[in-house]
Amino acid sequence: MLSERQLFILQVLIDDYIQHVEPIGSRTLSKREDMNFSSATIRNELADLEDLGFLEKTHTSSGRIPSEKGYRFYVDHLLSPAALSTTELFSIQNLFHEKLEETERIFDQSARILSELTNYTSIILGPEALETTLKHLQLIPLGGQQAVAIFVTSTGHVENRHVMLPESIQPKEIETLVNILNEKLSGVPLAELHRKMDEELALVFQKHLMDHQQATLFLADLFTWGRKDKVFFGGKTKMLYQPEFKDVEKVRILLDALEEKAIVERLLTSDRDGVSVTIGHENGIPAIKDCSLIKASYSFHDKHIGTISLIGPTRMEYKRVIGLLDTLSKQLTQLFNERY
Amino acid sequence: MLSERQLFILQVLIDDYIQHVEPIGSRTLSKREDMNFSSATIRNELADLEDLGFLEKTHTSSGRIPSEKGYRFYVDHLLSPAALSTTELFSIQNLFHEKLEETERIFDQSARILSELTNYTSIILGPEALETTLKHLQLIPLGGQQAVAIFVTSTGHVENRHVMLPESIQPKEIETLVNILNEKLSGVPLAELHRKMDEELALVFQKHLMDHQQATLFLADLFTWGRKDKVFFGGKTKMLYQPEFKDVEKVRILLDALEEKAIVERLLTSDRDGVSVTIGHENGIPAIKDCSLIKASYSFHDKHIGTISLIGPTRMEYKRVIGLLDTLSKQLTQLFNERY
DNA sequence: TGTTAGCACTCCGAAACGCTGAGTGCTAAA
DNA sequence: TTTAGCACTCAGCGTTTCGGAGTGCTAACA
Repeated sequence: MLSERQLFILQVLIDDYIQHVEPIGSRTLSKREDMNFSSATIRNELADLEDLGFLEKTHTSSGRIPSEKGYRFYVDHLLSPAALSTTELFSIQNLFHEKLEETERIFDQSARILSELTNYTSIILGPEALETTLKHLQLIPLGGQQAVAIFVTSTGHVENRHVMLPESIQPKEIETLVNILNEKLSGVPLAELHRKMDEELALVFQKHLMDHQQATLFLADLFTWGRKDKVFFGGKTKMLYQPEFKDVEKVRILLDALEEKAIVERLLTSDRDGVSVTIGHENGIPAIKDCSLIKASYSFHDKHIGTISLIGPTRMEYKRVIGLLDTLSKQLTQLFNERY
Repeated sequence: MLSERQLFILQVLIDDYIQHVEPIGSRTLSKREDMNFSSATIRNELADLEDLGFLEKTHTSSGRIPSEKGYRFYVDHLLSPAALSTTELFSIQNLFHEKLEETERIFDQSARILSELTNYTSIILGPEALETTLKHLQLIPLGGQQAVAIFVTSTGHVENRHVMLPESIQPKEIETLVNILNEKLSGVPLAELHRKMDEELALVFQKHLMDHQQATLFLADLFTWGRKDKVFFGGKTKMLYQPEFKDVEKVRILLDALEEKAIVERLLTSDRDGVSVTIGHENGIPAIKDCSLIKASYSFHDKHIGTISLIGPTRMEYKRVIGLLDTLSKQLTQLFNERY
């Protein structure tokens, strides 16, 4: 049977390891505020816990890490599941209310197929990201800090989203806020809401709102919505199989860059006909300097409305890939013009 | 202006580099059948091509690799796009015919949200993979090698799929084939079609068909359909952000394992209530030995019909994650029981 | 009897070193 | 113009060295 102290040490050690992912020694533990024993004492306890199989050393003179048995014990006895945060709850509930449109499905699938066939990562820019603008915005308080944001778009689409208001904001201020937003942001493409916010509205808010910092944070969150769903990726993990990405760091940098809507738009926006190839530095974005990008746009009524693309190392299999993009983009064009 | 020989060398070098991703020296090139010059001559040409900016060295005494300018030239002048293969064409055309059902959408989204909230990879086993069985199969030749395969499932669902017949097969044989398949496979769960094929039918075909090898290959392809879409992943790349996966090789092994339907089913099938945790070796699958798996099942009429799960390093944030899975699985259960 | 201080010992990991082999540039001969 | 020969370069790999973090053990202390 484990003593109180052993339980405590085990718990602290596992918690710590889960966070920092590094072996923990007796000295580190003894330095904690709530640890009133010397490192030597702790050392003894650690040795005991190791004998019991709850801890391991990575080598003779390293600190301890939890063993599988340790985790097992932790999960079974030391754990009180954390309650869900309100954001988490909201996300889950929203799941079932969102609708995915037929066109979105096609892009999603296209992205998958494209990367499946080529073994490169594919990026597709859906049409709305370029076209649809915000028409009207409303914010309906639900009591407490909760509220619903309602977005009406130029296409008549209505979307709503649960949000958390910043603590410090006054009802009066919410009104001001929404007014400013509507005035400044109606007509702005959804995709640009976020940027616009950052660049142009920060100053305005400083004038009109008490706690503009909190408000800015809140709005940044609010407009992550604009980013939603109009960019479709396929095969993000394909890059791992390219030898030039054997360094995880590189993959991360690239993936992080692709998460940035601004970068993706800059990369993919194109008004050229047919397939175009961008090699290495030509794209002008440092994080993607050793990648090539091959893209083709699809059109509606002879106007380019979106782009499909593949991204891979500069030494791409250009041969295979170009034909594929060409075909797919033509199919998409055809689809749009038949359907609408 | 580049000489014929220079063009040739450039082309060969880039093609080679695209394939093997290693600097290429004069000697390697001179060894090719179609290269009738000594390494010294080639060395001179390479030096010239480098002066012109088409090639680079990674260090003073390395072989050459293409520069960005080299790729540019290659793409613009040396490239004849390869024609699409028939498979590729089919995949693209099928894109627009497949329907994604509402439930599938929910799982797909759930997987995304789950991994977004936790920063771990999520795996969701949709209900059909476990439940639905094959009722009837038909194969309709379209002329040439093309055909449509029609699957009728126990739930009355009908799906069709373009396939390519093996070259050597006779019309008569197709009939035999379909008969055997229907006899042996009706009542078999969709997810097991593939396995069943491999294990039990290979012998039968050897007896009845001329070219059973080709036929087996063809069927393997045909039944990749059974695997389709019933497993949903979210955040496959999240693992890259965990320090224990800083070695790309590890990530690959894990991801490859998760592509194996058999493994995923073995991992996720569970008849326990509530959230269960599997730590490290407990799961019994070598490729996943340093991962923990947290799963919860959802039910329909008090019967478990599917599983949602998260996979991450053994030092997972169990605390946060358990509550989440619990909530989401309950929501799914509720959804199913309300809806059907 | 439980706790603590001190000390010799262990071993990882980073930095420094040396060697090998593939590949180059240059020169001179064919 | 092409080729052979030779001295030179340097990445990559294995080896060595060394400091530091952490241990186990012993002996003194409360």
